[in-house]
Amino acid sequence: MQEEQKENPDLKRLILDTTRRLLVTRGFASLSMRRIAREMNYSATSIYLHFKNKDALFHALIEEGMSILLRRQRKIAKKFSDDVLARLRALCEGYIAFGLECPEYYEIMFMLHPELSSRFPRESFRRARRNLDLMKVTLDEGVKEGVVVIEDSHAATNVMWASLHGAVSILLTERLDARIVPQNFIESVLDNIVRSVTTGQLSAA
Amino acid sequence: MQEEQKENPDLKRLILDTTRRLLVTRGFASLSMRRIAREMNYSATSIYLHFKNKDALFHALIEEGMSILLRRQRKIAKKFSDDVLARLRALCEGYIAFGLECPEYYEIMFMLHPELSSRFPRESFRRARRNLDLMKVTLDEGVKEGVVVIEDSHAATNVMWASLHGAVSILLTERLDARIVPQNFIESVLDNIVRSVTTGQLSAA
Amino acid sequence: MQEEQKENPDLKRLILDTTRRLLVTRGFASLSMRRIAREMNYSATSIYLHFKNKDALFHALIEEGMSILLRRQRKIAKKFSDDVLARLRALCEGYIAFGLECPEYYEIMFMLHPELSSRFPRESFRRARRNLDLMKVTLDEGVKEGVVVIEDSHAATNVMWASLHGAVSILLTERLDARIVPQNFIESVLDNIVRSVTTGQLSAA
Amino acid sequence: MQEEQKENPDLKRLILDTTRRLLVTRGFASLSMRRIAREMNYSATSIYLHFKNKDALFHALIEEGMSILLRRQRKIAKKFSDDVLARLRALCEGYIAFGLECPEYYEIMFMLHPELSSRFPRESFRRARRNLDLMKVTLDEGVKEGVVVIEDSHAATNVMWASLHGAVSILLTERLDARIVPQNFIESVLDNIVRSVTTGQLSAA
DNA sequence: GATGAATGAGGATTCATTCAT
DNA sequence: CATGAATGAATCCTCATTCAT
Repeated sequence: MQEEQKENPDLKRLILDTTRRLLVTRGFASLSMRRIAREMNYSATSIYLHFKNKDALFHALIEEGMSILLRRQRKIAKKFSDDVLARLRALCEGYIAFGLECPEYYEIMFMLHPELSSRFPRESFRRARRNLDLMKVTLDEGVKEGVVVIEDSHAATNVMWASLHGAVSILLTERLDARIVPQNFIESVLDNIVRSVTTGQLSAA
Repeated sequence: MQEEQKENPDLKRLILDTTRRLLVTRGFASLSMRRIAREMNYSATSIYLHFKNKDALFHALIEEGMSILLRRQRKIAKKFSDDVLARLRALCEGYIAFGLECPEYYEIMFMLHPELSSRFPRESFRRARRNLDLMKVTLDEGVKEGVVVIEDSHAATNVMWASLHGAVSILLTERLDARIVPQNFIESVLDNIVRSVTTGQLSAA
Repeated sequence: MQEEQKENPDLKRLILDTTRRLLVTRGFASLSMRRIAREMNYSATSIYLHFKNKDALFHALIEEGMSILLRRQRKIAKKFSDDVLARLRALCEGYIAFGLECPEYYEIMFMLHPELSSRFPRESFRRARRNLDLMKVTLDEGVKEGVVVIEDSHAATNVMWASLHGAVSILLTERLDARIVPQNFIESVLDNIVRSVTTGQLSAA
Repeated sequence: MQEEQKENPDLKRLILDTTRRLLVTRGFASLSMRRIAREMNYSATSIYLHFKNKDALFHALIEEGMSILLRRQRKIAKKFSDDVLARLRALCEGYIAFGLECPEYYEIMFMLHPELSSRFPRESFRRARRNLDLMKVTLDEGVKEGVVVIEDSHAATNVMWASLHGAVSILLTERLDARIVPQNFIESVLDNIVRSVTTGQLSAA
């Protein structure tokens, strides 16, 4: 006579964390329910007590990642609420930082093959856009204040995102030229972004 | 005078082409030796006559992709040998075009998880850098001619690459905002890149 | 005065009913304790409070089916107590009706593989014979009255049963020729049975 | 460059025979690919070299059973080509004999739950009707010769089939009253059938 | 040069069941 | 009375690979 109620939240947490860890160490491709279970010293069956199937587990992870990123970015936006350009840079920096600090989230949130990600509720991915909205709003504010010179804030946001996502991807897939210091690379990317929206460079785009 | 390659080159070609086709149609995840063989109307064992194992097959494909991209880019560089800025833009455009026209190559060349790509000879990936060198050389020329204003051409090349790779990745994983026209997005990215190296914007990076 | 049955009879009832429903909608093969529980909005463990195991649950269902069939047939026999031939036909008709109206009971009572049914107490199945006894008694009465002409009522009953069971089985497994109207088929079978015992046809068997 | 060709026919035969054996001893429900493999001392994978999946294996078995029955019945029909009534009885006898001698075939051909059998090509089951056609043709001949008195040979055939199928089912599921000698039971059923079509009993059906 | 035979390991998932609470 | 936690064994099926021919 029971409605479904939350079971042992510790195990659920353990499953999610173990999955995240394996995502980093072994990669998405070689991740299996059995392996997660083995890593936890639990039976594979136990996972199904908390997640309907593999997709549901991944979806939960994606949801979680989306929330974390959004929370982080909102915090940053608030912190720099009175300085548009500082906020813009901080948001970009925060995006990259999230990718590097939480590669497992980043991978399933932004790097999954569409054939895979299409199995997850569109809703989750719509939430991803809210991060970009934080940037767009900032750009719009900047335009109003006169410190940002762009034509189309929507387009500009996506161009910015391309830079950010490219940087994170190159770093996560370990394809950055060994002679380049990652931190310098990141800063160059950030500088590039900020300047591109302050110098009127994109205005004719 | 090479001895090691006495096998039927037609079948080898067929294997590579079939694999590429399957990569596009079915995706990386569901690609298997059996499936390749079935698709070719050959026995699975036949593949092993030409490739030691699955990794070797993939490595051959990566090698091939690297060569194709390099050939394309060299052709472009030659075509615009007398106009530095046009060449730079064309190279960037060519990079994106390659990614969109040959997603199967691009994916295994640049988007594979490091756990996977680590199984392939580093040599292959070093070759990837030769593409970037074409850009770097162009930047250097531009600096000499005075039409490009940057501080460190090596760093600038990688920042450019971040933009390009980000754009291709977003498009291939189908994550571009539906309200944005892909072609416009690409052109914005290209504009952004060219201007960032011509306006002295990166000079203080 | 029975001690062994102190459990919530409502839940027990719910379990049995849910099981029957699932038998009809999903079929025997895909019936599981978990599924029953899910369908009831109860935990799977709850079933074990009322039934030792899956076999016990099934056995209870078989028992129940046997009782229902017997009750139905007794009612029919009583209704036609004064007309032997009408009673015979009504009993046969009732048997088929039971099979078609309660396929879930019929299936586990009469169509289970012996490897499965052997796990259930023989006692249950002996009870099945009491239905046939109703028919046999009717035949015997008919013989005494002179309206039925057979040699061995015991044998004749089983021959009749073969027809009835065959008809029900063909209908339940949906193997009747599509060009035949089920109701006509049933009536033909009933006619055939009644005549075979009234025309002396079986007398030399 | 090979079209699909028949592989090791011995193993294929072994798989089919082992499956049949297990069907008899363990029943349809508890039959699994693993068990078949174990029983053969082969790996489960080997089965998939010869059958696409479990359904395909069963379908092959059904096809085989249909062929065998049809061949048997045609042989019988030929043997008694000049005596209609003898042929009719022999066909009925042959049907029952097939069921008892090849219970594994009979089970999957005629006793499977429709939910299961619906997964197999309708074509197979259409062939089942050809057996009945042999009987119908015989009835028609009998009518022409004046030795058979029925109204609708199509309907009569199905009524006959109900008797036959019922008898086989009762015997195979081991539900025949222990006090009845199976052979007598069978003969009673056969007698009943033959007489029902010779005495004009069904004429008003 | 190409294939058929064969397999062990592993994939996701479902099952009946136990046990402490 | 009822449940959540947990599991070992089983389900079908796919995989990369080897080896004798």
